[in-house]
Amino acid sequence: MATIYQVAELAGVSLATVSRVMNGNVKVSDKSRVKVQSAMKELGYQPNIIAQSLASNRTNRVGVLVSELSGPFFSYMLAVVESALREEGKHAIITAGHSDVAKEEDGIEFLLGCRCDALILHIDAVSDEYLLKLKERKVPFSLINHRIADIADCCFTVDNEQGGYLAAKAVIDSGHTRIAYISGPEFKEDARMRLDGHKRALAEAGLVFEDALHYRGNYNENGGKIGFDKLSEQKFTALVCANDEMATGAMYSARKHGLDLPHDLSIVGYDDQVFARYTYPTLTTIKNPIAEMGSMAAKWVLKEVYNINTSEIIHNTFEPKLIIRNSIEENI
Amino acid sequence: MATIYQVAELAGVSLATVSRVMNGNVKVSDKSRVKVQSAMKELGYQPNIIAQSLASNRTNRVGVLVSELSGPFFSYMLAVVESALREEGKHAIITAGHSDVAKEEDGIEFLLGCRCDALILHIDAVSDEYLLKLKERKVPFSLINHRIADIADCCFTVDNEQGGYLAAKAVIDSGHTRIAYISGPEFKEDARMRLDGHKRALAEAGLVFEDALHYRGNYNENGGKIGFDKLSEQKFTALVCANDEMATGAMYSARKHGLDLPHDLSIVGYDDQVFARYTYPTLTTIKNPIAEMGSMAAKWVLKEVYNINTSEIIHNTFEPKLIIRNSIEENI
DNA sequence: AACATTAATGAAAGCGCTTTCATTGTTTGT
DNA sequence: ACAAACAATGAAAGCGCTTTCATTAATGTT
Repeated sequence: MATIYQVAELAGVSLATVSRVMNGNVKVSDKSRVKVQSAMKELGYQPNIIAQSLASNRTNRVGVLVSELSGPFFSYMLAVVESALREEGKHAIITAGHSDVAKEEDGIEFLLGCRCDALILHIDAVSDEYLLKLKERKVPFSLINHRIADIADCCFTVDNEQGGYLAAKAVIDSGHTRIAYISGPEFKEDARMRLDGHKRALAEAGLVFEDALHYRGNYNENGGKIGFDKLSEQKFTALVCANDEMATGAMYSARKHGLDLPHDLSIVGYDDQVFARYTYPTLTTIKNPIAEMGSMAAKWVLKEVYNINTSEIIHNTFEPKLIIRNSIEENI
Repeated sequence: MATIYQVAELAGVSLATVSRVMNGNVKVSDKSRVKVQSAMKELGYQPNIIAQSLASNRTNRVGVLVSELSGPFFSYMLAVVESALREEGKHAIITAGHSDVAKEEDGIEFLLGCRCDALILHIDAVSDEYLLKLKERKVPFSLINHRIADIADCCFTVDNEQGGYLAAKAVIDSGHTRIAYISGPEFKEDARMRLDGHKRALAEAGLVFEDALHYRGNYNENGGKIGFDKLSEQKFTALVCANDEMATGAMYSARKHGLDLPHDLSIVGYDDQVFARYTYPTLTTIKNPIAEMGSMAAKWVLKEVYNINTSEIIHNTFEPKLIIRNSIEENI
């Protein structure tokens, strides 16, 4: 492996000049530049990024922490983040937090131990205090899916209230008036927001939100199954679920109860997971723009930490979108 | 940030001794060790891994290249690989190859540029020659899902032929004799192997493989749709698909043709994608032990490159497994 | 032509570690 | 008690770069 010394020698310049050619931030005469560049080519020179990091105190590493590595949800975001970073020669160090306070903090410390220049965090357990303290430690980071008012500029969130609203509105617009809801766990912020949006849509349509038509699920398939079972004592023609997993669980139970889907019951999910295209009937759902958020979080880092400016304007709030498939039927 | 000098000074020893305490591979007197350790604690010392890398010529980075970052398939593997590496203090640098020769080679070069100590590659486009050349360059790497005879010890593959066999056998054992097959693209090794296994199962059961009952798909949903349409001129009671996407496509078309699933047609997929649990009927399929393969590839690296030995024995071939759900019905 | 500016370059000091080699202090064998 | 062997340590070189500072060369000004 050729070093900068050998390049300098072959080019007949000092290693300082070679370094300047590499970094391009200081003027070098054309003559020298050409000599250096051809020497580099001749030697097949590749800078040692470790040495660069040590000398410049820049690692060009960005740590990315997601709740789960597995699961289509985050991997899609990762794909976007990684390619945005790689495009600018930054390396993504990726790790998982498993939605657990200790593990998430561990993950963050691990990434800091890697001497990352910045972090991109998708967390759901760590406290705001911890994150604010992290900011004080002068660690640049951006936050996906969680907003802290004091550092709002680095937070990239989706309007879950609006998503909840859109989901409910989808069935309302199809003529349903008896609408059940299976929500996510109360301790999750997004679950609360989706529920709020749901209520807003009902109110706007002049419908009352009945507690008897509400079940609080746990965001997984089983919650949907149990939820439907509980709700089935009531009469309703549409069921809104706070995520797709619960929607599939509810579908399962609904069929067990002899319902013909979507004729006897319209269902809406949330998240637009990959499998939503494969359920039967295919699932109408709400899509969060996770790819866009990931991309924006990456751009924020590139801009704030590396001063790489895309013309694109950084914005912090993203709008969910209704994805219409076949799980809603008109109620006449 | 405290440096090794400050620790040395506070402990009243030389920095060499501090270094030795950190690395633990050279004897240090108990007295010195204690002094150093308490000095470290007092200063909140954290070694600078960049400096360590430069001095030791070890980066503790492992590059991981997968076909796609998005998609549940690889992300699951990534999760396993990352946590296995992290457990030993190694950092995974993850990137995607997008099943394209140029991009995969780019990805590999990118990871090498990161000065990774080793690579874990899940590729499907790069040539064997390239990989053999890479080995000659003294870059340690392990290969997932692809076997090259000359370097078989670092290749971790699943027995696709056996998987194809198991899929066919599942419907045969349920009494089916008219069995159609939608295979993957011929240029994919795994597709060829699955087809071979399929034929073996038929032969073993005394059934003939009819070309009229075979459609060569492209591994995606649409291939399954078209495949079923083409095959529907024939009579058959079971359909084996070389992956789950095509199986869902075939389900879609079958229903369009008015078939009642699984009564009128039994279907088997391959891969056990997440959505296989959510189709209707839920999909019987073949599961490749991708997590185990990822784990083994990581262990290989830990052992070969870092001399970290788990008691576990390294093995290179993995067995697929039939996952029984509800898409097969007995044929009587 | 003499001087003041500016541009381009090189020498050398770090960055924070690892590791070799020489040195000191300590034990063992006879 | 004295040499021989060994264990523990420190001094210092080096890993491959970046960057500051001083120097030299080139240009402009009067």
